[in-house]
Amino acid sequence: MATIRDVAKVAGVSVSTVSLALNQKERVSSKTFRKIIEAAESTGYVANPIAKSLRKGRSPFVSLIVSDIRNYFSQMFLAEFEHRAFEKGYLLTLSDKSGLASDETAVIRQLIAQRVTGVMISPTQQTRALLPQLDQAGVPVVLYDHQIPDAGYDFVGLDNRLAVGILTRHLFGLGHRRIAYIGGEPGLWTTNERELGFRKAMDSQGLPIDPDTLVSGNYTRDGGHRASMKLLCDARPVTAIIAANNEMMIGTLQAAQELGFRCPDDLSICCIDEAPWGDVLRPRVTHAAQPAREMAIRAATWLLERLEDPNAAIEPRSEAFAPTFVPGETTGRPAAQRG
Amino acid sequence: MATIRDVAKVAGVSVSTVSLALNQKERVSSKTFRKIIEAAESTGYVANPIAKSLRKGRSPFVSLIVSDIRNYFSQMFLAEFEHRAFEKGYLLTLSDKSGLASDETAVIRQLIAQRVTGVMISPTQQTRALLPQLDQAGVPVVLYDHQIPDAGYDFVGLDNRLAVGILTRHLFGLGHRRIAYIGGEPGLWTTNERELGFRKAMDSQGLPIDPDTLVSGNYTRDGGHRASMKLLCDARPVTAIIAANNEMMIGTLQAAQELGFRCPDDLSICCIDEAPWGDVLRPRVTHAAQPAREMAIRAATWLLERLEDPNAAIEPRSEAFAPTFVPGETTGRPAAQRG
DNA sequence: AACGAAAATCGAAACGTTTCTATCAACAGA
DNA sequence: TCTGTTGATAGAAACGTTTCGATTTTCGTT
Repeated sequence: MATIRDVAKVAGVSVSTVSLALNQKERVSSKTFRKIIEAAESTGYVANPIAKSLRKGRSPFVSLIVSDIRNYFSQMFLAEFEHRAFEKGYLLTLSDKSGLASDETAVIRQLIAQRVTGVMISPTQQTRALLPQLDQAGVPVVLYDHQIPDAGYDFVGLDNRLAVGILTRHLFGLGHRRIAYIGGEPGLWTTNERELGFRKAMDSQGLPIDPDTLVSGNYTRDGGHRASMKLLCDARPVTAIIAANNEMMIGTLQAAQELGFRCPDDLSICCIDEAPWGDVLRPRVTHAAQPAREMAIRAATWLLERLEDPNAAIEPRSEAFAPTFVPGETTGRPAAQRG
Repeated sequence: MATIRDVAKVAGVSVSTVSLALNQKERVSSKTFRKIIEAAESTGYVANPIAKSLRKGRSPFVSLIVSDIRNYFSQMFLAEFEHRAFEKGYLLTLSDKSGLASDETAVIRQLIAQRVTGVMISPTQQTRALLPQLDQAGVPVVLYDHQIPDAGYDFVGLDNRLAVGILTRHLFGLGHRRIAYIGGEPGLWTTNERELGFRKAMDSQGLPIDPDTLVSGNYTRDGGHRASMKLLCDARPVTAIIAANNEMMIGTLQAAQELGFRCPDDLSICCIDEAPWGDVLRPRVTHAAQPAREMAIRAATWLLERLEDPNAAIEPRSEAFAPTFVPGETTGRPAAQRG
C-alpha cells in the first residue's frame, strides 16, 4: 500500500508538505496542491487511519453500549447513531451488556485503550463507577434510558413518572380501583422512577397501595408471567395490571389467557413501551410509547455535537421525553361497573 | 498514561524485554518476569492497542455489515457475533447498508483502511465488486443470507428453495391450486432462489404458473400490500398467497383484511421468516422459519476460526440451513373444497 | 537592486509498539 | 583454560502519520 512517503516522492515534495496539502489545503500553494493530489491519485494513496490515531491520540470510532440489543429501544439508538456517525466520518463500535462474557468494566477499558472519541451508553449501577475513567480519558459521554442524577452528563430518557401516571389515570378513569403494577429489575433508575410514578398517581387518586399488588417482574416476559399468575390467583384478583415494559406485558397477557381471564372484560392490561410489530398485534395493547426514534436522534445529535468541538464547554443537557399514549383494546371498564 | 518505556524504566530492563515478557512470557527469565509484572502494575500500564495495530498491520476489530439492522435476522447475527467476538478479544464495528448515506463502497474502504481483521457481511450485487479489495487486503470474509456463487467465501444461508417448496407443497396438500407468490427485491440471490423454489414446486405438482400471480413486493410491507391488493382484486382471485418474507406477509394480511377476505377461510397466507414477536401474534402465521440463531452462531464460529490462524488454508465452507416449518392458523382448505 | 515580511516548504522528532539483530553471560564439553 | 552453544537481555529500526521549528522562496517596497 502506498504511504505518504510514496506520494511525496512522486510529487517531488517533502512528506510534511503532503500532509499539509491533504489536511489543510490552504497552507499550500495551489500549484503544489495539484501536484500532490495527482500523485496521491496515481499511487492510489489512502491515509492510514491507525497511524493518524497514534499520532493524534484519538481514533475515528464512536461507541454504543446497549443493555440488550434484542430490545426494540436499543435498536433505534443503534440505527440512528450508526447513520449519523458514519455521515460524519466515524465508525461505530457496538457492545452489548447482556452478553455472557460481557463484563462492562472490560468493555470500557478496551474502548478507552482504543481511544474512542465518544460513547453513548445505557448505564446501570455498575456503570457509575466507570464513568470517571471515561472522563479522565477525555471521552465525551451521552447517557440514555437510565439517568445518573447529578453526574453531569447529557441524558436522554423518558418521562417515566408521567408515563406510568398516564396509564394509572387512564385505568382510574375507566373505573378501576384495584390496580396492580409489575415493576422492572430492582436497582435501575427507570425502575425506581416508574414505580414512583405509580405511587404518586395512586396517591393523587386517593387510592391506597396494597403491597401485594406492587411486584417485580424483572423486565422479562417470564417475570411478567409469574407475577401475573400470582396477582390473578389471589382471592380477590385485581381488575387491571400495568406492566413496566412490553416484555412483561406479554407475560401478563399470556397468564391472563391461560387462566381464562378475558381481556379487557375481566382484566385490563397496559404497559410502557411499544412492541416491534405493535401495529399488527391483536388485540392492540394500550400503552405509553417512548418516542424512541426522536430520543435516539437527540442523543446522537448531542454526542456528535460534542465531538465536533471537544473542548467547547457545553453545559450538560438533559431531556425527559413525554410518552405518547396509545389507546388499545386491552383496557376497558371493569366487569363490576358494566351492565 | 504509562507507556512501555515507563515500565521498562521502573523494572530496570529494556523496552524490548518488557514487550517480550508481556507477550511471550516464556522468552524471559522468571525473575525479570516478576519484576516487569510488578512494574506494570505499579505504573498502571495498559498497552496502547493503536501502536500495536500500527506495528502489526492489524487492528483488533471485527466488522459486521448488515443489510438492515431493523430486521430480526440481522439482529441475531449481531448479538451472536458481538458476544463471541468480544470473548476472543475483538471489538465489533457495525455498519448498516440501509442508512441514507451508507455507501457500501465507502464503508468497506474505511474498514480496510482501519485494518479490520475480519468481516461478516450480507452481500448484495454491489458487494461483489468490493470483495476482491478485501481479499487483497487479506481480510477473511464470511457471507450470510445472500450467496455469491463460486466466489470462494464461507457462506451461511437458508435452503431457500426448500423453504418455498415446503410452503407450496403445504398449500397444495390443502387443496389449493391457484397459488400466488410475492417475491422480494429483484436481483438479490435469495430472491432468485426463492422464486426458483416456487417454480420448481409448482412444476412438480403439475401446476402451471400464471404470470399474473408471480409478482414482486420488494421485501417491504408496503410492497406486499400493493401486490396483494392487485392479486385479490382480480376477477378470479387466488386462494393462497406465499410471501417471500415476513414484512410482505404483514402487508398481505392487511390487504386481505381491508378487502374483507377472511383468513384462512377465503384466503390462505404463509411466508418465509418468523416475526420478532411471532409467538404472540394472532392469528399465528404459517411460516418456514430460518433457524437464525444457529445460522448466526455458525457464521461467527467460522469467521473467528479463520482469524485464529489467518494463514491456515481452510477450504471455503458453505451451509444451507433447512427451514423449520411452523404451521399456523393462516392456512387452511380453500373455500371451494370445504363442505 | 536590495531588503524585509510573508508565504511556502522542509527536516526531524514524536506517537507506542514489535521484532530483528547484536551483545553478553553462563555453562558444558574438550 | 578455551571454545562453542544456549538463553537472556539490549539496542535500534520500523510501522505511517502530524506537527514544530527552521529554512527557503516569493514578492511588494524602497
